[in-house]
Amino acid sequence: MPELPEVEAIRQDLIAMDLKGQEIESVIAFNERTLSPTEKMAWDVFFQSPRRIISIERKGKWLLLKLAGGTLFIHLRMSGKLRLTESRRPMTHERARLVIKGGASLSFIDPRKFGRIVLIEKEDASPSIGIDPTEGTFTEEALLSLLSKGQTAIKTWLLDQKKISGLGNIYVDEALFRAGIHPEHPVSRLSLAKKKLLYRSIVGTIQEAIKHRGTSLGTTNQNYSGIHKARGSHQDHLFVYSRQGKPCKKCRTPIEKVRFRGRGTHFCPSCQKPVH
DNA sequence: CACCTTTCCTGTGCGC
DNA sequence: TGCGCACAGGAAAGGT
Ligand SMILES: [Zn+2]
Repeated sequence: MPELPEVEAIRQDLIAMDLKGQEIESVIAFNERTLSPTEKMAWDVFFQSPRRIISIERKGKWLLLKLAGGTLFIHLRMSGKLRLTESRRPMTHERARLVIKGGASLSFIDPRKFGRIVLIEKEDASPSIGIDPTEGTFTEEALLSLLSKGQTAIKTWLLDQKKISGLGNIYVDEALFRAGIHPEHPVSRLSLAKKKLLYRSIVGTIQEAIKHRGTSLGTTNQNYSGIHKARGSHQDHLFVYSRQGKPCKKCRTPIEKVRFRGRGTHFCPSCQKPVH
């Protein structure tokens, strides 16, 4: 599932293939709920003439194609992928496509239909997205300040994209392991030392995962891969996620998996003691 | 406002 | 080999 590092890998792929500077002629929907607004008219009006791609950015898990006069906010959710195609025929599970001037298209492949492509013409209508941990403004002080208002379990808090953006289930479990914090630990009861360690754990986890071009679990193509189908390698560096029953890489205790607020939650019961 | 639950979706993998 | 079902989970929407 694409989280911050996977979306960053896709962004780098798009930049490497010189998408920036090219023009989008139209956007076609194959699944009516994938595009927002859902009305075809709004898209046809916006793309009455081609729109040049000014920049390719990312905030949290959102991929941003900044166009002249508006921005496409692309969210891959669980099963979304982008593929470059020359064919006119829709691909399997293709939910939408961006038609690029010159004949190529960027296909939005999304079996589970949770992904979205959102057209925003006015900047103040942009989705509200919390601070991204790769931004320079994400400092230790910034995290401490945000955490000071937290009243819920740390895992729940970290998954809230309006607080910090980009961490999903994999990287939250990984960051909490590195910090030695139990996922259900209340934010309000974290020591200052643990909060500072959490800061370094979040930044370290994300930096390493970006370096590895994300996590590609499983062997089927249902899982994450970049625009050229290349898989990431961070799955070989996971401490807890999907490692239930296997020995902790720090202390050899078997990793546990529980269900917490509807999420599979992986942790080492010895390195991440619950609050007593 | 802060937090919690439900809902949306379909391919995969398991038990029988 | 096939059937039924739990599971995967991000975020919007609605409730407390
Ligand atoms: Zn351990």
